[in-house]
Amino acid sequence: MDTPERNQIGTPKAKFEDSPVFNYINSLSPIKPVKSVHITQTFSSLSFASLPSVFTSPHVSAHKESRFLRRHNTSDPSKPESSLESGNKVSANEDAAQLYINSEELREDCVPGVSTGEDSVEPSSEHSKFVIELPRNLKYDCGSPDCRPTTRCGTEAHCELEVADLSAPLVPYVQKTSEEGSSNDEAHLQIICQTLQRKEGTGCDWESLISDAADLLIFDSPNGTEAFKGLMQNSLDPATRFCTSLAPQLTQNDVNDEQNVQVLDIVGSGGQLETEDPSSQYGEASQLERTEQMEDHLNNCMVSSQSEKEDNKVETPMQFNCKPAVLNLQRGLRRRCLDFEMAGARRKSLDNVSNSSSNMLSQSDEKITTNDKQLVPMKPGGESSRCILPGIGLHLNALAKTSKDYKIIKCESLAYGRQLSLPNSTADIHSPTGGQGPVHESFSSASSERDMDGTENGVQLAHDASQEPAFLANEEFNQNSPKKKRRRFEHAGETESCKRCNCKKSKCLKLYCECFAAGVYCIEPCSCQECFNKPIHEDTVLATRKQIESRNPLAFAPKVIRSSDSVPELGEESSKTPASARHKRGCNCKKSSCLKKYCECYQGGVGCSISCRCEGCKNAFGRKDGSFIGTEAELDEEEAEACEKSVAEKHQQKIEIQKNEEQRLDSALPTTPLRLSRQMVSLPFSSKNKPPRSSVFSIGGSSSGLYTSQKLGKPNILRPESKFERHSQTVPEDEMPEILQGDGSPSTGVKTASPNSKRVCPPNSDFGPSPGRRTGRKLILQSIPSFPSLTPQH
DNA sequence: GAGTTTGAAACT
DNA sequence: CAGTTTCAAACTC
Repeated sequence: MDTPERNQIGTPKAKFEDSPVFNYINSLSPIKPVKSVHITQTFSSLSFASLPSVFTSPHVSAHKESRFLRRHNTSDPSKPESSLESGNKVSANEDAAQLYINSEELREDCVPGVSTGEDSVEPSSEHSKFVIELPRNLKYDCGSPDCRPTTRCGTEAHCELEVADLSAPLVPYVQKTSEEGSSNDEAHLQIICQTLQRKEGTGCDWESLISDAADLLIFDSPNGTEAFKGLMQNSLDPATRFCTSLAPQLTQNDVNDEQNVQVLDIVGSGGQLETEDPSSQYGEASQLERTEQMEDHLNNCMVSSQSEKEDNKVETPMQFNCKPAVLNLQRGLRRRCLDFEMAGARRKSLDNVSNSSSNMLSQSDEKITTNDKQLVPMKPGGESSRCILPGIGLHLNALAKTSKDYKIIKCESLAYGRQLSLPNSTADIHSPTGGQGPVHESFSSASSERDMDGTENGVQLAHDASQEPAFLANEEFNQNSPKKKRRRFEHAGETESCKRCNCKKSKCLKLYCECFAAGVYCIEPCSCQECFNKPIHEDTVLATRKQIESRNPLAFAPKVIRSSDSVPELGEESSKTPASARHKRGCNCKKSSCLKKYCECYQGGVGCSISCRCEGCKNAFGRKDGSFIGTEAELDEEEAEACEKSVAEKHQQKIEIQKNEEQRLDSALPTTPLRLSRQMVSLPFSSKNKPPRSSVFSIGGSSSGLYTSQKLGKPNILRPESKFERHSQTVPEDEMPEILQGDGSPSTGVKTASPNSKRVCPPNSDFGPSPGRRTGRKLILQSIPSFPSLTPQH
């Protein structure tokens, strides 16, 4: 009745905060309510662009993406079924990065241990340099069954339920604020929404949690690690666990942690505080009491929603054991995704600081930054960290080229290192030219990283998968002959990921040089002669770059652009289909029939488009005719060529299969098929293939917009040989998104230019998704926000 | 590993 | 803008 609790029960979270109960909770603790989360989420759903900006914190962004992904996934009926399968499917998908993310999310949902919360949590932990210094032990530990408490794991049914819940909310999610659910369905929706909100809240909380975790890590206090684990475990259950994890952590950190306090509040809002959590141990008695009180109130309020989750929660350690390996893998994926996102978020955070629409956001950003800073000191090696982090943007570019495989990521990681050092970064950033979009992003990222160490950490984390590969790559690099190395990489399936050149006359100062074109310095593996593309010749490199850019602003932009924005999710196919991604300028093949890597379109894993001037196009990813078949004549041709296509497809499939097999061999984890990565183009990682994405990757230009975004999605699973790597890595390509990617080129993708002339796509269009374009659905495209530099760089 | 082919990049 | 040359990757043997 009068009790605030009752009021809360009926009210949605938004009201929740305002509700007396919420106030009461607040009164209990000095904690400040974290409203931003909800807001941000809603915004995110509404508009992608805002989201990224909003969530300055990488964590948040990650959550967002995950959420989005989920939504998408949820849309897919099949998703709920099996996380693993979803992962595989993902690989098949065009947007590797996004898919990856999605798959991860799905997995998380499905997998007992995995929870969105975890994602957020993990990333956080990672951020804390954790990844870097502490290596994977911690992570792995987390992955270890012991560490993870999986309430759910046990039953798939639970997983499904969660998935369904998650998925359901997706649609309503946006509306939820307005709708509170009058009818049964609505009620159900409300519940879902609540759960989502919780999750979201958790996401927000996660940031704080993350920060806390980071703190813990930094402090090196054993408790911290445990707490972290607890968080991880808690995270398993998205919403519910989240709360539990938070509580304990909070207790530990209580000391100053406003963030923690906030978290508690959020948790309280979430309604679930689980004393059961192992993490609770950490909590102090006083805090426990507090939490209990909170729980009571919350429970009252949240009863409906909780009931479901509680069941899940009920579980306990036993569940932890469930599928630890899977969890680990998922983590790896998450990490990458998160990392990419984080990177993007960081960037955004920087941008946001100035632009942040909402105070909340700005605050969050600030927090994040602070966290990052904290992390900074933690960094082990300046360069190592840098390399990884900065790389994203550049990689995106690279990704645009070929996202072939995870290994690409490795290469990219290396490249990142290079990039970091590149002086250009600053120049590029400043450069107004849009063409650089991708470059800018990459550079911006690098700059941001530099500015914010924390960000770098996060990036690195994101690239964990890549890192691992990087290690491998390092080993490989030791080898002398570049060709051999290259071949190795190729064998690995990545082929292009690592940029290695063999320039003899260009001095590595022309676009002929892959390293230079990718915006990275040449390194040992390169067999170039008279190379000027080295830090020593920074000035020269920068000057040359500027010169080239002056000639063609898009010279360093990803060659492959994803159309994610335009078509995006609306047309699942669009994103999936190669058609979604296009080569920036199109190819001019005459003898290769666009069936060999001579063709940049094919190399980038994208189909030929109108812009292509190729002859006898048989591009397996989509023929010039096919993609734009507008005319009947063309249709006829298509039919005639159908046979050819089938052949091409078969060829492609073979390639993919081979790659997949390789990946499998390398890593037990399911890998995304090359195809996907290629299609994705994203940024994320490597070159062109990368899935769009996000990635990373999609980043930048091409990739940026994509689902993967570029992130990116990163490359498929890299397959690092080490077990650890495997677990962590299953990263998707994204490349990354692509990283950045490609990342992912924005769907708009190809802005066509006259076929004859080079097209100049405004960077903005490519990379930075314009808010206007993005529709609610676009929200799905997480990657976009993260990677796309948005050209704010200036 | 050497040589050839190919098409982008650069140049005119 | 078109044509030519240069270049280095991709490919073949």
